[in-house]
Amino acid sequence: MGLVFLNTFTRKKEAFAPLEPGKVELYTCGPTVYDFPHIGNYRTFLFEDLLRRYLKYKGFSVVQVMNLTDVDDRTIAASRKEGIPLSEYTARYSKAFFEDLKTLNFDLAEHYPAATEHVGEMVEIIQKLLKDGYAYESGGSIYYKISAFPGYGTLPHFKPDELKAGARVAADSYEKEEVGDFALWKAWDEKDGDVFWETPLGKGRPGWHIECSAMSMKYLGDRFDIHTGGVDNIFPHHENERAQSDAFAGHPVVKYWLHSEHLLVEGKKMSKSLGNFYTLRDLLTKGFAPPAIRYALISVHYRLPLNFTFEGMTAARGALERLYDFQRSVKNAKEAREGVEVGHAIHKARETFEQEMDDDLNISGALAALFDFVRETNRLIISYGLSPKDKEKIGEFLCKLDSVLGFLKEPSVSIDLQVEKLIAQRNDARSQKDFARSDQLRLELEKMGIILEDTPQGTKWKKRL
RNA sequence: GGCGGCUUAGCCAAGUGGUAAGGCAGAGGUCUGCAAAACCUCUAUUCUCCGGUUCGAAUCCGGAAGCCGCCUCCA
Repeated sequence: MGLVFLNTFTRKKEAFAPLEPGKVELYTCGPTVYDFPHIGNYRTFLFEDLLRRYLKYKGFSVVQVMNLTDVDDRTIAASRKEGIPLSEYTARYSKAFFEDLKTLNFDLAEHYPAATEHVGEMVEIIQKLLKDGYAYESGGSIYYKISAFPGYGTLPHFKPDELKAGARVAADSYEKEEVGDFALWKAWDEKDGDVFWETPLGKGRPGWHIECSAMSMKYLGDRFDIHTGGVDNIFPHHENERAQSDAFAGHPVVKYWLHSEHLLVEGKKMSKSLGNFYTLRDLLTKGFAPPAIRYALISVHYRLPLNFTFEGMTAARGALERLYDFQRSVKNAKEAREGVEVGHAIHKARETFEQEMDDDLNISGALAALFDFVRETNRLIISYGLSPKDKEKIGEFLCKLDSVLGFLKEPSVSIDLQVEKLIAQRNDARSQKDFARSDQLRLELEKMGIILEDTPQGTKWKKRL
C-alpha cells in the first residue's frame, strides 16, 4: 500500500499520485503577520512540516509555498493604532515568525511570498474574472458572484442556499447581489489610511482570498498537488479561493485538500479572554524545550483535535528524554560482535513506521514503531552490547527517522564552571564514600536541572529538558 | 435551525469484523552505596450508554447521552 491522504474535497482516503511523478507541489496557508503566532498556528504549520518532510522521505522533490498575509483588516488596524507604516508593522511579526520556525526546527519551504508583493498578479486574475462574468463591481469594490461558479459549496459540503440561513450575515451585504458573494477587491475607505494601491480596478486593496489564488498559481502553476490549512479555512477561505482559481484556470487547480484540526487548551478553545492563549515564546518562557514543544504538537494525528495541557507537555518531555537516553545508551554500549538482530529490528521498525505514515500520516503508529525499536535495542544492549557497525546503522536509521520527525537530536548543552566543579566535588565525596555529602551535591545539581547517572564508565550528567 | 466531527485505562493515544499498540504517570522486582537510566512484571475481561446484525464487534447497523467545530476574513 502506498501513500494515502484523506482529501477534504471528497471526504475519502485517496491514494496519493502527484501530477508529475516524483514531484510534489504544496501550498500551505501561512500566518497573518499581525501578532506573534500562537501554538494553534504552529500545530497546523507543524502538520504541514511533517507532511513536507515525509514526502521528501518518500523520495519526492517538494516545492512548498507558504504565503504571508501582510495586508488585511487586522494588520491595517494594528499598524494604524501604533502609527507606523503597515510594512514596518508586518516586518516585525514576519521576523518573529521566521525566528519561531528556526526554534521549532522547521524544514523551510521554498517560497514565502508576501501578499503585498503580488497585488499585480491579483489584479490580473480579478480582471479576467470580471471579463468572464464571475465578478461584478459595486460601490467601487469588486465581488465574486458565487452563483456563476457551479459547485460552489462542494469543499465545505454546503449548498449555497444554506448559507443564507447562516447565523451571521456580513454587515456590508447590501452592496452585494447575494450574501454569499465576497470581495475580490475592496475600494479604499478611511479606515485603510495610506494602505491602498492605485490599479486599473481603482484605488483600494485586495480581498483576503485572492492572494492565495494569485500566489499559489504564480509559484506552482494552475494545477498543483496539495493545498493545506486549518479546518477553519475550509470555509470561507479555501472555498472562495477555489472558486476564484478554478474559474480563472477553467479547471480544478488543486488535486488534494488536507486540513488539520484545531488545538484546544485544557479542553477549551484557546482565547485571550480565557487566559489560555499561548504563543511559542510563552512556552519557552515557562521552560519547555523546543523539541518537547515540537513533539507535543506533532504527536497527535493532524485530523484529531489536540488538547494541549501542561500535563501533556510533561509527558512529551518524558517521552523525548527516553529517546535521548536511548541514543546515549547506544553510544555508550559495550562492544559486541556483530549479529543480525539489530538489522532485523531496524528493518521491522522502518517497515512499520512507513506503513503507518503512509496511512494519512498516522503519527501515533509511527511513533509506536520507534518506541518498540528502542525497547528491543535496549534489550540487545543489555544482553550483548553493540558492534561499531551496529551503532552506525542505528545512528543512520534514527537520522533517517529524524528527517521526518525533527525532534530526535538532543539540543546541545554546555555546563558552566560552577556545575562542573560541583560534579567534581561529588565524585571526590563518592570516592571517599562520603555518601551524605555526595547525595547532597546531587540534589543541589538536580535543582539546577542537572541529572547525574553513575555508570560503570563513570558519572554522566544530562540536562533536564 | 443546518452540516460535520469526537467519546478507548489517572492522562495522551493506536486500533474499521477475530479477541485491546505505544507514550506519560503509578506499583513491585533486577541493577546501584543510594539513586538515575535500562530491563522484567503488573496497571482497561473491556472500548460513553442501550438495542440489533454476526460463530465472533471497540470496529457494522439503529437509538440515546455528553463534548467540540463550521455556517462569510479565526491555523
